[in-house]
Amino acid sequence: MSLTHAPAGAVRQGSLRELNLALVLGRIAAAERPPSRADLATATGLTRATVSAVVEDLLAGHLVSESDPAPRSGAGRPARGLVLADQGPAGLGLEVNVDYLAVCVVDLAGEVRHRTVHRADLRPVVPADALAQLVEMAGAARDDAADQGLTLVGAALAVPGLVDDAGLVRLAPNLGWHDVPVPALLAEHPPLVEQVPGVPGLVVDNEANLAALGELHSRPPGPSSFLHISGEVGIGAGIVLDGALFRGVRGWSGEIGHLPVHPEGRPCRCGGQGCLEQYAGQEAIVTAAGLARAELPADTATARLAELAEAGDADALRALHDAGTALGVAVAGVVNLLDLDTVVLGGGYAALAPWLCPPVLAEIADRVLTAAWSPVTVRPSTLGAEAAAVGAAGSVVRRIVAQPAGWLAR
Amino acid sequence: MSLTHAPAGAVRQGSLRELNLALVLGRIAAAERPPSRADLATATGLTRATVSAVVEDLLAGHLVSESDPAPRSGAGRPARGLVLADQGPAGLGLEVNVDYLAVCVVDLAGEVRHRTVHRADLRPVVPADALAQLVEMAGAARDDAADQGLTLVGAALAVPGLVDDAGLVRLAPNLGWHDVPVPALLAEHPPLVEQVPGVPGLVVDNEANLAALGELHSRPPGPSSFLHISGEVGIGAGIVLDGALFRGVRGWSGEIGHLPVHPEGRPCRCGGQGCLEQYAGQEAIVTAAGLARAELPADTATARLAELAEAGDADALRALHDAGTALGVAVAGVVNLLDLDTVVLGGGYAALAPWLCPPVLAEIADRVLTAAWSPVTVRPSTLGAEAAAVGAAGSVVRRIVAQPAGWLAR
DNA sequence: GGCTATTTGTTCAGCCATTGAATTATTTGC
DNA sequence: GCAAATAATTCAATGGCTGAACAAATAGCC
Repeated sequence: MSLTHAPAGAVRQGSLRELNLALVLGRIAAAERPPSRADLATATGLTRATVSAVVEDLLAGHLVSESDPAPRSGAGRPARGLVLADQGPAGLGLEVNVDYLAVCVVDLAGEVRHRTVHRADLRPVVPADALAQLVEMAGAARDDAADQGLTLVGAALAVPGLVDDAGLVRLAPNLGWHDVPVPALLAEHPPLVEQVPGVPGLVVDNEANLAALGELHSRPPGPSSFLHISGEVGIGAGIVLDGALFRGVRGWSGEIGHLPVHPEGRPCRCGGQGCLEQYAGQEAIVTAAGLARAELPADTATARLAELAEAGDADALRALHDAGTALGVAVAGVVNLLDLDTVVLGGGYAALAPWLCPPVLAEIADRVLTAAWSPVTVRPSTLGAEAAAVGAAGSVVRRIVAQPAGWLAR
Repeated sequence: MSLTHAPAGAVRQGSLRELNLALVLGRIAAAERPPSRADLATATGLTRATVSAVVEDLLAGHLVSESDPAPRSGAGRPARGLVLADQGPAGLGLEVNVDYLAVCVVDLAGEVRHRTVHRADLRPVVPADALAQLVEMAGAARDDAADQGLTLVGAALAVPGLVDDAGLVRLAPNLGWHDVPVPALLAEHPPLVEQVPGVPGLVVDNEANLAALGELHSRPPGPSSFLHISGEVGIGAGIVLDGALFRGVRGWSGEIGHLPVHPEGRPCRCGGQGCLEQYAGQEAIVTAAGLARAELPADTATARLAELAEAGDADALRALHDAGTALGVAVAGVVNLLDLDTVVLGGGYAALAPWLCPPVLAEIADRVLTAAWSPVTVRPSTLGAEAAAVGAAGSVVRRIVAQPAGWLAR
């Protein structure tokens, strides 16, 4: 019963074109195969004349290009397929995580056209230095993108922590960041991206949110509502509802790691008791599996766990089962509350999915009221590591697709 | 980062007027004081000429009317205020609950213009008979509405259970309903409402959802994102995000009663263990307070509890504190997940709020990661009993406000 | 090979709604 | 009584969509 069909603001004379540009471009982006102008007309309800005019604008702005005639059966003049341009605007994705820095460039079609990862323990590094290194990597990425005919039109930075609207990182516990004014720190470097109306130059966001966006826009298209859980040292969730990330009133949604699963259980660093993180966080699993923490840098813990589980190690299997059960309790609660039919396990959980999924599904079957009528899918993320960086870059180009008028008017 | 600013479908020539009609009417509906055409022009960004034309359409369709010149200071021609018409389209709200039937009529402005409640234990009544009685009450309501110059343009029925898209009541456990095809049963009676393009004649929905919508549209306007919890025999929640009810993938969101709060605790009729309902449901509280269930019809249980608590009865106070704590654990989880800043206690909880709020707030303070930076408000619902019926009727008129073109084109 | 049916894409006059400036209407303050 | 100020309307101009006609390009058929 979404009654908010209308755009928020006034619908002016020119808005009409803006809206139809977005409508047509969105269809081209969402299509399985390159659609013809006629396909777009029937799909959108616009006349062929209007579609032609709109497409002409999109072609002139290098947002789409014509592809070779698609093979088609039957009589008639052959259609010319329309695809998102492989040159033109692109998004810059940045990620600071506990044990790596990542930079990538994603084009309109969602393809990753550049990718750099720098592995290092970032915990002892002060924020300004980490960002400076990231800027250096981003400069190389921009040059590479330019060589491929791509123009960076916006950047998004993924951080494993809470970020406010202004881009201030309020708290990134595992990184040791506290009230870090990222936009101000980045403003001291030369700008990385070209300014385009309607596209913010820099967005700072939670890593789990951006990874969920990456999953949302991955090909082939998946469901438009799902829960994406990033299992790292902390456990964060990105909540995608009706094709849009739900960010909460202040942008701090998704703290699934602090859902109480044993209200009188283990104390948590958040001040509560029995939070999910204490039972299904990386450290909890590693400890339960009997692995010494010291020997395991953060980035190899899950890999080692997967190895042991693969080999049939009883302790590891039990630890994973218990973690999966705790995760399942929390997920069952979320599914009861939000009625989602898809749960994606990302981050460190992706590699552990074979052992986590069964207990999660078992808890869902037991606890979800509607489980009998409609199954819930639990699956690992299709994006690999650095999913958040890819999602970050993707979120930039999605803005262009959603509001192409700004790029065309530049 | 909501990228879905655009309407879902094509923006045709005429859509422009449709959208601006909705925009202007929405502003009039949301305004604190009757705005002038000039106010609307500055508020919406449209020109005064356009606003005048749009308002003329709205006046001709009897959706708004001009009010007496509002007192204003300063020079200049006095403005003519615009208010939602107190005649014209209205919504019919219906509610079947365990111990009453309710019918009400709400006008465009959200005023309740007619209200009938019939108290009876509905559990032994077969669905067809209950609906027949409701139709009789609705007929009287329609006649009363007609006398006041109101035309019913749609109806919404609130049911304490799970409803699918087609209006089939899959399961209403406390009512004893199971797979009840409400639209088919109501189709056997003469139609209650006038057909208007864009407004469904009948919507069947969960009682908690509609009560939440009622809260959303209550005056004065409250927050646009909140959690509304209806504490009856079962515990349901309506989730309002950004001014829209979030219904989930299949429309079965809000089953907060089955959030696990003690995963190895009491078995629940849903098949799970330790569900919130077993600790904070009406029966759980009554039992914990030492009241015999037999002596208490459902509709007096909360009133009796409130009496006892008011009188300082230790058992009742302890029972309410424990229930509030369990509720707080669940709510803390939801707030961590969705980052909401307002929780409304409705249904049976409204009367118990003085005793439930403190423990709920205590759990939130302990368990919500961001509680230190941004407070969470927990308050009782402003609507009284039969909130769902009022919300149901309100949901109908909100459709007219959101899409006035259909009414104007009739 | 030529004809027809079929589908795609473009052209163009017509039309609808918004725009912006000019005009009228109505009040306050001096 | 007049100037200033604010509200609302009028009207020619404009931008963008519409629908129908038309041109382009192919397959099927004889």
